[in-house]
Amino acid sequence: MDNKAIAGILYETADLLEIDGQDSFRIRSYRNAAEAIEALPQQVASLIAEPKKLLAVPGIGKGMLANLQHLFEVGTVEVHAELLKKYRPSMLELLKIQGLGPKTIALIWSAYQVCDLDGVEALAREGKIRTLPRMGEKHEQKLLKAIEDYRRIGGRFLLDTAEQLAEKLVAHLREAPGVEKVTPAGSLRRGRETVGDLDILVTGKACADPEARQKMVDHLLRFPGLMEVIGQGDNKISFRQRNGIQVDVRLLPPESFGAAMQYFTGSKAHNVALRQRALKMGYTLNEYSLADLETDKPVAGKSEEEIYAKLKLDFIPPELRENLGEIDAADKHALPQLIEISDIRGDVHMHTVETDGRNTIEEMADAAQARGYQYMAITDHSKNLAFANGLTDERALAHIERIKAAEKNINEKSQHPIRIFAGIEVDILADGSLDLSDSVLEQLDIVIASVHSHFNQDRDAMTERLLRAVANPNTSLIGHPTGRLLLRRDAYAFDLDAVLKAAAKHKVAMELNAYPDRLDLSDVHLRLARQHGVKIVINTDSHHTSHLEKIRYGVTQARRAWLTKDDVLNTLPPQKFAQAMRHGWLGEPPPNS
DNA sequence: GCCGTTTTCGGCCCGACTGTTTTCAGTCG
Repeated sequence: MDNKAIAGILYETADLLEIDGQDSFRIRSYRNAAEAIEALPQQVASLIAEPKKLLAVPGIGKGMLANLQHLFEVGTVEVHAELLKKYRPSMLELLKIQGLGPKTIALIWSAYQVCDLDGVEALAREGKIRTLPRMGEKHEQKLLKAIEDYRRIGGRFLLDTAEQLAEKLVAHLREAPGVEKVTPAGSLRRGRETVGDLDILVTGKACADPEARQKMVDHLLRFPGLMEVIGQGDNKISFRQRNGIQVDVRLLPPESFGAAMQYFTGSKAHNVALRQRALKMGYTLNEYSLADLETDKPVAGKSEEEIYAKLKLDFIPPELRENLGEIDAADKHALPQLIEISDIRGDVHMHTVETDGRNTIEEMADAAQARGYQYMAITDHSKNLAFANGLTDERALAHIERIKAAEKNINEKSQHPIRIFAGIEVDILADGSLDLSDSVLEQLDIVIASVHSHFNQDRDAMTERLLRAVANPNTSLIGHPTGRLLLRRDAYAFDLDAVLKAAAKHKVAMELNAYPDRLDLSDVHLRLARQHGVKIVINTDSHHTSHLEKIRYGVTQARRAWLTKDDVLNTLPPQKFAQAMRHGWLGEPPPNS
């Protein structure tokens, strides 16, 4: 049982406790423990024999440890199992319906013993919800609408989808009269791999007087793609876009803009911890200001910087605000110097028309030069990927020559020479061998080994397969190591810890595939890789020149994992990078070569 | 259920919006 599965059970337990009407602090502790386990680089399974290490994790105490031990001995968490006897698992799905919370679900259950989506929908259609206490016709209509929305949309969106919408909306709002500052907040600003909804903050004259405000709101509501307004108050307008994303626009006085940015950027856990610190220091923190606890007088609020400074903390970049030690580090001036997009000197995973890419070597090189890269690599597929027209040994050799010729041509004409490495994305076959001959692989500058088939192997077989690929002396890095596709396909089952150990030993790097539906390795896995001393290469896996810019999503995930420039190999100058790809990242040839 | 510069009990972050209420409960973020 992996950490994600364990966290899932604890989240469910919290939801069920809530429906059961139990103490809210007990409920929160289950959620806190779930969050802590989700973010834990080590597997709980591997720590279960060492209770002290588990107890050292903030959010896990004696009770939670007992729960975990019971889970590994018996296979269940006791409270969870008991609550599931009392209630029904389908209630958990009902919680995902907008506006339907634990109290209402419990109310419907006690009145009708109904607790599934279809049943609740039927009750609403029959007009039986409005007869319940505190319910009414409007509640009933909203409920029907929310069920319909849920069935149609399902929830979260890829980071790039959310970001593109946010950019358009920010530009649109900037055109409104009386608007001075507009910025996205929320999980988008923290760079989470998927985003549930958008939080956009606005300040300026338009937020102060009612007439200006109305004009601004009128302008906002003309935003293209806006489908329906969900709620509208003095400080907040919520609406839904046609693609299903919910947007909350908040109107703020300028003196509160920083406090609001801090507050609405979150995460919730970071904010809770920050507020506790504020209280200890004699302040109270909310979305309007940091204020003196006694006098209620604001001491900071215009900018985030002044709030963190007043709390005697170094500024914490949004990507780190997950309450995973960043407050402590900021207190001790020990925050890492996070990698920046400008540190990236080359992108070394891209495809061309030779296999399943859309552009030529020359076009990809042009695009890479336009980004100011010092190097790049062409890494087309190998023959196992037949539908992508993957390369055979012979074609791969010819392709190497073409890449070298293209490099020469381009650099003769160009004022900004670019090193074009000849690479390959070679399939890791089911048995762990690579899809091309050693004699061909040896001639390449970069060998990315990736799994593209037999995703359903059992865990041991998949682990062996990857270990064998890592041990292959030609392998430079493992491409999209877990194989997940966000919102579509889970990672294949394997022992990442063992693979990382082997990668550290063989000095094989791991890819951080920056393509927004992969982001593989994830932030949590990147932290684990770093602990193992494994180096990372951030790549786009571009199949078109327009994909190269997606590198920034990878950099964002790297930042979320606390990575610095030194953890990422494609921040190195070309020569050192090339050595790292052929001989491991110390740049020294292995003793036997 | 967790946690400790208020340490083994007694706290635990805070405000906006909505609908059905006339003073507030539920939900959300």
